[in-house]
Formats: sequence, structure tokens, C-alpha cells
Amino acid sequence: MKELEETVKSVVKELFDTNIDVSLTRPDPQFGDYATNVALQLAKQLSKSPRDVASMIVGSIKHPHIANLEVAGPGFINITLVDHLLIEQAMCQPTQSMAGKVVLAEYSDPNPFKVLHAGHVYTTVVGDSIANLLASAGADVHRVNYGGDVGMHVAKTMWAILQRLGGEFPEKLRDIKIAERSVWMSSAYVEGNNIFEANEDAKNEITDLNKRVYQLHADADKDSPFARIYWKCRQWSYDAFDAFYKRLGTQMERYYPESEVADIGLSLVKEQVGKVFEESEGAIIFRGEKFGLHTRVFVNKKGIPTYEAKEIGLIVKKYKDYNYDLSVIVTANEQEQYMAVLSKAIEQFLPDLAALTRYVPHGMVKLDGGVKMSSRRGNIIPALEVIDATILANKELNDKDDELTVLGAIKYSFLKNRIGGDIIYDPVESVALEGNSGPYLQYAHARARSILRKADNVTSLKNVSILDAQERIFAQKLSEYSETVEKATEELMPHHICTYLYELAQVFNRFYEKNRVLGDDRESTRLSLMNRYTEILQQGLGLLGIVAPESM
RNA sequence: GCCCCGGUAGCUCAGUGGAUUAGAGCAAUGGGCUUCUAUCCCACAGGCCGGGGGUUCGAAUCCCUCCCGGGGUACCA
Repeated sequence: MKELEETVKSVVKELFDTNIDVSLTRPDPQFGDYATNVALQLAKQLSKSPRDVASMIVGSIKHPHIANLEVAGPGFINITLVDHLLIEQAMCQPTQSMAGKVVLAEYSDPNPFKVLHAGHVYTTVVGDSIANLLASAGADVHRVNYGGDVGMHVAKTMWAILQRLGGEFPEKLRDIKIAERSVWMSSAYVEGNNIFEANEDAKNEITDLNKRVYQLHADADKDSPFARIYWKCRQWSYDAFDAFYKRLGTQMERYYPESEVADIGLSLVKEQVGKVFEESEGAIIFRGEKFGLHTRVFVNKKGIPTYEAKEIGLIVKKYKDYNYDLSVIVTANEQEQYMAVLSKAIEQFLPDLAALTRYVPHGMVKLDGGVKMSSRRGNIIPALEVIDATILANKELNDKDDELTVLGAIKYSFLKNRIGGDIIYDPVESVALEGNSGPYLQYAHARARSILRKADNVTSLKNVSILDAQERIFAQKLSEYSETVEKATEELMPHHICTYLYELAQVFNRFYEKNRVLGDDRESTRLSLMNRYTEILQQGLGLLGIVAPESM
């Protein structure tokens, strides 16, 4: 409420000849719609008691939108708006702060030739919601994905695949059924990874295969039997990713394979040797210590770009492709400091690009026992098992098997916590219709929609001007929607939406417990409020990537 | 060692632009349904906000320090 803040500020200026930034906060609803603590801040410098200062301010504020002002507690000023302004706020849409901006959202980042695991579900849900938030603020959002289609994990998988095919016989891939491809490949990775640890000969063969894969890219080889196997299997991975994203309700616009950006990064780093980077022990490194960070290798002593150099290639290529105003990169927080070094390095020679990038580091997904999932070992939780476990829980607890509830449950569980820390996922809790869960909100929406469907005529809130006490509490909560979305967007923190929607549903359920809607004297007003309520639920859940059903 | 992230109710977590009595869900206890879909609501209970110091009229929130957990710390990503 900028206007009210300015009003208070000018009153303070007039009374005390002091400039102070006034910020209005949302107090406990019983106290009013807004509150400010300026009187407490000013009391000391004015040598007056805070309550006296507050009283003076209150006595001097005259504003057509304020219904009531009072001094409370040690000297807070509580402000209550006139009803029609509160209603106006309840109808307010979030500001289009990103209108006209091009935003690139990179998230999920699974590696071809490896299995999707629980962490990918999490990072996808998080990234997708952040992308939704930015899009809702008016940005032109592009969702992209980066993954390693070269490297040792590929060589390991290829080794096992060649064993299974009995040699370099690409036509034998036809024997693998479409539905089995994904499992077939991920088990090949596990097989290759295991033998790499156990068998010296196989290890050498895999190392050779790794070079062949790089060579295949260098030669743009699409025709040799080995290449045909590689490209076919790589495509199978991307097909599996597409299917996974489709199931989760998102869509990647473009995959950036590591092989496409490695050379770009390599040459950029080499150009900056002696300026940004330096040679040390045969490698090309960036000394982060002078920036309070640590040293990292960008090109190793064999001349191969590490992830750091490739990431530079990726950033440059992404910018070339999209000319973005903002690039958001969602990654695991174990990469946070490495990203900080990378960012600092880029800042040295591409300062504009560095300034346009925002990193969102997130924690790991843990199930009971808190086992870290690493697809490098065998002890991973595949993504599909997370979904299957939730489907099972939904069946056992609710005796239902609809995918919308399951996805709502998973997404909400993942998103309701602040991004950054590890999260502990409990499938049973996630599908519970009681408590702070996705299905609770989906049901809240369905229930309200059911009532609205029974009504003859639902009019817009803008026709409402007077609220009774109970309706006012409901409207007050509705009025917090736009500022909540704005905050979530600014911070790239979807959990604010979760917290708000849950509180909103609780406020409505309390209202509904004590008040009739249909058939009441105030039916028209209450239906209008409910209509806005379902709109907010539907939009808010949409920002989380969750579908709000008409019935359940 | 140094750096980053975290430590809030038995459990899972909000709150960390300073502010009125620290909140929610789950679990536990006691109530309320021939419903506008009770998958809900109400009540009660549960906290030296990791410890200690400091700044302030006021600190879970800011500063210092210590403890605990996780991660990073040169050729993996």
C-alpha cells in the first residue's frame, strides 16, 4: 500500500520535520488491516513517549480510504481500511513486474544415459514453479535443460550396452521394446558403473569408449555403427525425459547437451588465460581466493574442459540463443559454492552476463532414514518410485488412484518448504486430505466450486461495498493474494504461495463453518467472495503446477 | 583449517525487511455432522527459537563467539 505509506510519511514530515521510510506490515487481523511502528522508531530522537508520538500521527492523518486508526500496545498504529478498498485489493492481480522481459529458466538438468531420480522430481517441480511465477509476472519464460551427453557415465552405459548387443550392432536395438528402453538403459549404467569399479580390463575399455564418444562428436559421426548406437540411445534418454516432464505437467523447450557447449567454453577460457585464468600444474584454473572463494580447475591437464568451462560455454550459448534479461539456474546446493566461483570468474570478463544470472540452490530429497541419493552409486531412488510410492499411499489412504491428486500431493509437499534446505518426503503425509497438503487445497477448491455451481447467479466482487464482520475477515485474507505472489516472485520462493493458500483455505473453512452462503440474506456478497476465493485457489495452485479440480 | 547451508513444539515445517501474546500441520486429549462435499471446524496441551555474550525501548530475527548436523575445499558434476 504505497499510497498509505506516503500519507503517513508526509504526516510525519509535517509534524516532526523528519524524513522516515514508512513500511506498513500486516498485523494480526484483530488489530486491523495494516500496522506501522514509525512512532516507536521516532520516539527516541523526538524525546517523546512512543504512544504520544503515535497519537499525534493518528490525529493528523486524514485519508478517505481509512476507516479507523488506533494506537495500540507500546505505540503501534493500526490501520483499518474502508470496506470497498479492501474489496478492491481482494480483486487485485499481482503486478506485471516482468512484463516485456525474456527469462530463461534452467532446471531439472538430468544426464542422458542415466536414470531420473527423486532429486530430479524435486528440482523439476521447484524450477517449474519458479518459471510459472516469472511468467505470471509477465515475463516471456523459456524452460531449458542442460545435461551430460558425454563423459564417463556415458562410456559406462555404452560399455554395458555393447556387451548386451554382443558388439557394435545398432540394428539389435530394435529388439528393445519402447516401454523397456528407459529401464534397460539405466540398468546398463549401473552395470557399467559396477564393472568399472571391479574389473581393470573393463575399466580400460570404458576409458577408451569415453574418448571414442568425444571423438564421435568431434567428427560429427552419425553413421558408424558405434555412433548409431550412441545417437539412438541418447535420443531414447531425451524421449524418456520428455515423457517424464509431460507426466509432471511441464515441458522443456530445449535441451542443451554438454557436447554442444564444451568447445565454446574451452575456447573462451583459453582466450582469458593470463587475464582471468592462469595455468597451474598443467591445468587452467581460476584463483577464487582473492574474492574470498576457492580455486577451481576449468580445463584439466589433459586439455579437457571441466564442468566449470562447459558451464561458461552454456551461459554464453544460452545468451546468444535467447538474449535474455534474466537467467535463473536451479541446482543442488552442493554446487552452490562452485557456482559462486564460476559466477565470479565470468564477472571478470563478461560482467553483464554475470549480473543477469540468479542461482537458486536447493537441498536434497530424503526419505525416511535420510539416505543421500547419488546416481553415481547404485543406491538411488528412481523418480518413478517416488511417484509410485505416492500412488500407493493415495490408494491405501484414500482408496483413489487419480494422478491429479498424486501430482498435487508430491508438488505441494516439495514446494511448501522454503527452497534451500533438504526436504524429507513422506508419501503418506503428502496425500493426506487433512492438514497442510496439496490434496487438502484441491479439495477446498472442489468443495467451493460445488457450492458456486448450485448458485443461480454469481456476480463480481466489484459490486460489493459493505461487508459484515465475518465476511471482512475472509476478504482481508483474499486481499493478501497479490502481495504474496509478488513476494514469492521477487524472492523466487514458491513456498510463500503454499503458506498463503493454506491459510486462506483455513480462513474460508472457518467462515463456512459458521455462516451460510446459499439461501442467506447475504448470499450475493458471499458468493462473490467465494468466487474470488476459487479463482485465487486455482491461480495459486497453478503457480505451483497443481491442477485445481472441479470436483473430487 | 577455511568457506557455504542448516539447528524454532515429540515429528515435519512457516516466521529471520526488529515490534503487540513465537505460529501451522501431524501425533496426543476433549468436543461438534439426517452438510451448502465434516477430506471440515472448535477447545486443550505442547517452546530458555542449539549455548553464551553484545547492540536496542524491544532480538527467533542484527553483531561476536562457541557447539552440533550436512555440503564444498584443483583437475567428478
